[in-house]
Amino acid sequence: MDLTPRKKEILKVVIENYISTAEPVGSKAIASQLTSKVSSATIRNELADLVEMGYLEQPHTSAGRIPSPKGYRLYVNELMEQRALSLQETEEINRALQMKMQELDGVISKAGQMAAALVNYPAYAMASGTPGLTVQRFDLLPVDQGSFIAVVMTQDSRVKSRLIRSETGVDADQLAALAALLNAQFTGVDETEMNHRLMDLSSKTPGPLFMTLSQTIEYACSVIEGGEKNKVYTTGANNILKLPEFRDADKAHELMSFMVDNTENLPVPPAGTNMEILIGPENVNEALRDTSVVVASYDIGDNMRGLIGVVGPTRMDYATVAARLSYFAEGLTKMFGKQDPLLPGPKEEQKT
Amino acid sequence: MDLTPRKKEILKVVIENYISTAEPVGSKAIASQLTSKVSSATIRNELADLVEMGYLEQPHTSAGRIPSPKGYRLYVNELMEQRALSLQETEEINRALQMKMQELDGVISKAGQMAAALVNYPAYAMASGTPGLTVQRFDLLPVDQGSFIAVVMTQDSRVKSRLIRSETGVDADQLAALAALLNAQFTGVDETEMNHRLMDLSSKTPGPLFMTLSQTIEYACSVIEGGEKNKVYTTGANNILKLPEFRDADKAHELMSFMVDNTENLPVPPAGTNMEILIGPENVNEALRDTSVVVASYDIGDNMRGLIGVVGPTRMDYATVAARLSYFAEGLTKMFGKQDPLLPGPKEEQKT
DNA sequence: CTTTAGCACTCCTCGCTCCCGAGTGCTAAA
DNA sequence: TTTAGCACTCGGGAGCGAGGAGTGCTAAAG
Repeated sequence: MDLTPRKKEILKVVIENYISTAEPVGSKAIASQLTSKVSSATIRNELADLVEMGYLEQPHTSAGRIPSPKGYRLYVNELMEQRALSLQETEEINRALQMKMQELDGVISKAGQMAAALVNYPAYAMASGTPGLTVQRFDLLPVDQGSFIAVVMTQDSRVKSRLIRSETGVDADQLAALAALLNAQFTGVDETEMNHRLMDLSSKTPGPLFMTLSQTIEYACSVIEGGEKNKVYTTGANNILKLPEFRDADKAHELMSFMVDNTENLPVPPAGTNMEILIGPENVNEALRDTSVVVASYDIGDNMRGLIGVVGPTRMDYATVAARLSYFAEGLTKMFGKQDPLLPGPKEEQKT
Repeated sequence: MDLTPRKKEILKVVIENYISTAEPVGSKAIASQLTSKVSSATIRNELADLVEMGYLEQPHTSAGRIPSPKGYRLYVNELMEQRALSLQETEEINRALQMKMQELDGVISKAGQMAAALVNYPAYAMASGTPGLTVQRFDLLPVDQGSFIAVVMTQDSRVKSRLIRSETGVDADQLAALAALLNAQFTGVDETEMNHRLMDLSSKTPGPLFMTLSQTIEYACSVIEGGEKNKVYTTGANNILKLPEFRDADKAHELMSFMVDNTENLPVPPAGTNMEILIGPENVNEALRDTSVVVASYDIGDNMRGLIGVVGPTRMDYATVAARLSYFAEGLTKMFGKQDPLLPGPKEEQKT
C-alpha cells in the first residue's frame, strides 16, 4: 500500500520543516510550500490520513503535526534527497583531513572530534579491531644490564616500543638470541597461538631467560590486542545543550552520562554497508530510544576498520549529517589507503 | 582587623549550609546550628556586619545570605577543617590507583577521568612537560630498502618509535652511520639545539642522507616536544548538569564549551605548592569567574609533573574535594616514584 | 469522489494579579 | 549587648483570562 505522491510530498515538507524548527507544522504552512496549489483544508485531510497511517503524530488536538519514527524512516529511505555537499563543505572537510596526519594513536579519537565538529552533534569513535592481527617482527635493543627496549612491528606496519626491565638481567648476546627466537617462532601468529608456543617453551628455556621472554610476549600481546582497538571515544557532548529537546538538564544529563559511561554498548556497527541510520526506537539501547544515530565506517589499512557515529535528536538533519559523515569517512579511507598510515608522507618544510 | 570568633562561626555555618543546599541561609536556621545559644535577632545583626564587610551577600532584601567569594576564601584559608578521608574513601582511591598501571600514554587522561569520578565534578588533566627534555639515545632498525624504524628513548626513559620511509632509500650501513651520528651529536640537547645542529650538517651531508636525517630529527622533536605534554584532557563535564546552578542549559553549555575548546588557557598551575584553590573571580578566565577550581599536581618521575584540576560551582565542597584530590595526587606521585613509570612491574600471572 | 470555504472548538502560551511565607531591618525594652 | 516584637519586602506559585494557532467537521462546489 503505497502513499500517493502528494502524501509523500506533504510528509517531506512536514519533516523538513520540523527538522529545522523543532516545532509542530500546521496545514497552512504546508500549503504555502507545496508545488501544487491546494488549500489548507485539503492538506488537513491528508494529514489526518498520514496520522492514521502512523507517519505523523499530534502532540495534542489542536497543534500541528510532527513526524513519527516511522515517518522519519520513510523519509530517510525514500524521500530524502542525496544532499550534495557544497564546495565549501567539501573543502572544509578536506582541510580537516589534511591537518590530522598524525600517528595512528590519536587518529581515532581525532576522527571522533572532527565528526562532532562537522555536524554539531555529539559523536563517538572507535576502531573495530582486526581479530587476527599478528606481529611482523621483533627487535630488542640493549640499554643496560638490567633493561632493554622491545620494539614490536605489527603486520599492518604499526610500530610500538617499550622499555622492559628484566630482573634477572640480560646481556647483549642473550638478547640477540631472544630476538632471533621471537622472530622465528612468534611472528605471524595470533595471540592465543603466541601464548601456546610460549607454554611449549617454558620447559625448554632456562628460567631467567624465560621470564624475560614472557615479559616481551606479554607486551607484544598487549600491542596486537590493541590499545586503540576496543576503546570508544566520545566527544562533542556539549553540542546537545544547544538543542531545544535537551534544554531540560535531566534529559541532557541522561544522554551524556550514557554516552560517556556506557561506551561499550554504544550502538550498532553497520552490517555490510558502510553507513547506517538508526531512528529513535530502532535503537536497541534504552537510553537512545528518542535519539537517532548515524554511523559510518572507514577502512584503516587492509584489516581494520574505524567507526564514527553521530548521536542527535530524532529531528536530526539526516540529509546533511549523512552526506558529511559519509564524505568524511570516505576521506579517511582514502587517507589510510593512499599510503602507510604511520607515515606523514613527504614533507618539505622543516619547521621548529 | 579580625573577625570575632562568633562571626567566624556564623560564616562557617552559612557556607556549609549553602554548600549542601545551594539555597540562601536564614538567621533562624543559623541560630539552631550554633554552639552558643543566641537568638536569631543577634544573628541578624552579625549577618548585617558580615555583609558590610563583604563576606556574605544578599540576593535580595528579604532572602537569606549566601557566601561571597571573599567569604569562601576566608573559609578555605582558615575555617575549613582538614577533612579526614574515611577509610572507605581512601580504599576506593587506592583501588582506583591500582587499576591504572598502564603505559604513560593513557595515564594522564585516566587520571583526569578518575579525578572527575572521585569528586563528581568535571575535571581536566595535563602533564606540564619538562621544558628541556632531551633524547637519550637513538636506534634505527632497517626494515627494507625504503624504510626503517626509528626508536627514540628520552632522558626520562620513555621510548617511542615509528616507521619512517625514506624516499631515497637507505641501506644498513648508511643507517648504522646515521645512528652513530645521531647518538653522537643529537643526544642530550634540546629541541632548538637539535635543529641548530641539523642546519650545520646540511651542507656537510649528502642530500639524500640529509633528508632521512632530518625526517628522523623531526620525529625526535615531536617526541620530546611531547605528545602528551601540552595536551589537556577534559572529562566528566556531564557532572555539572546535576548541579542546580547549571540547570540553565545555556550556562552549562558555556562552561562545557569552554572546557573542551579552550583547553589551552585552562587555569592555573599551582605555584610552588602542590595544591591550589581558586574561587570565582580569582580565576583569570572570564568563563570561569563564577566557578571555582581546585588543582593539584603530582610528580611523574623526576622531571615532569602532572596536573589535575576540578571545576565546580563556587559553592563547591572544598573540604572534600581538596582532601580527595590531594590524597589522589599523592597516590599518583607515589605510584610514579616507586618504580619506572613505564614498567608495569613484576607481574607473576600470565594471562592471555 | 475530491476539493474548498467556513466556522466552532480545543488547547497551549503568555501575561496579569494576588496571596503566602520566609526573612529582613528597625525599634524599644531587658 | 542581647532580645522580642513588628512592619515591610520580595520571590514564587496559583489562578484566571485573553489571544492565537491549528484542528475537525460540514456543506457546497467542481
